[in-house]
Amino acid sequence: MVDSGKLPLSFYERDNVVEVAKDLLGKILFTSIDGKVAGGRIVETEAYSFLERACHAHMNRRTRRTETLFAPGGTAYVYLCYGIHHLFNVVTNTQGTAEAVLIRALEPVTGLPVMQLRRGMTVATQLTSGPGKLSQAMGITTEKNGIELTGSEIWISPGEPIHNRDIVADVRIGVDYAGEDALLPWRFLIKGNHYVSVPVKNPG
DNA sequence: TAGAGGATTGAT
DNA sequence: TCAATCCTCTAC
Repeated sequence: MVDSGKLPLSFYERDNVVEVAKDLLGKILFTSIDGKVAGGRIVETEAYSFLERACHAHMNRRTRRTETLFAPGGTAYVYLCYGIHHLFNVVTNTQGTAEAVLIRALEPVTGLPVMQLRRGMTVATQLTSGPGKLSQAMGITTEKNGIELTGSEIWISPGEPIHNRDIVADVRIGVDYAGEDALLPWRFLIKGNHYVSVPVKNPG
């Protein structure tokens, strides 16, 4: 049974983005877009902070795109990557502090037919196993950038808590340009889950 | 205003 | 291994 309540703003407004990234594992991400409800268990996340170079808002760099990162915790940050893929992030911390968690993979829970239709494929493990894939499956586009996660279009519900021993930390994907910050173990996965985007580099 | 590059994906 | 594809940002 899935708890349909929404996480409170206090969950997102904490000042430790790494903690929020870990706590988001096991939670259920829901969207109600175009009249269709879809939901998936979060199985992979990445933390980003203005303190490190992989973050778009590194050193508090404010541009039109990064402005959403400075919004209060509990805001959706959606941007276009490689001109093709919409990537969905959860803004954390308080207003003016640019930190966010990238949702990288889900395990489909409800609305499977909708996800299959949007993705144009039926294989469950390939519907939402990547940041671009899950956004497509859930119907999330840059149109949703800046909306609140306590609203009625995109929200997150408490799922079953994931025990610390079932969480694996690894380096983030695709941030080699960040120099030594690319080595931060800020990617978090549910151990043994088959819906993650990329297997851990150093298992165990 | 031009040019370069990107928190990816899927086909070859 | 590589092309797709376009928005964003920087430099001039």
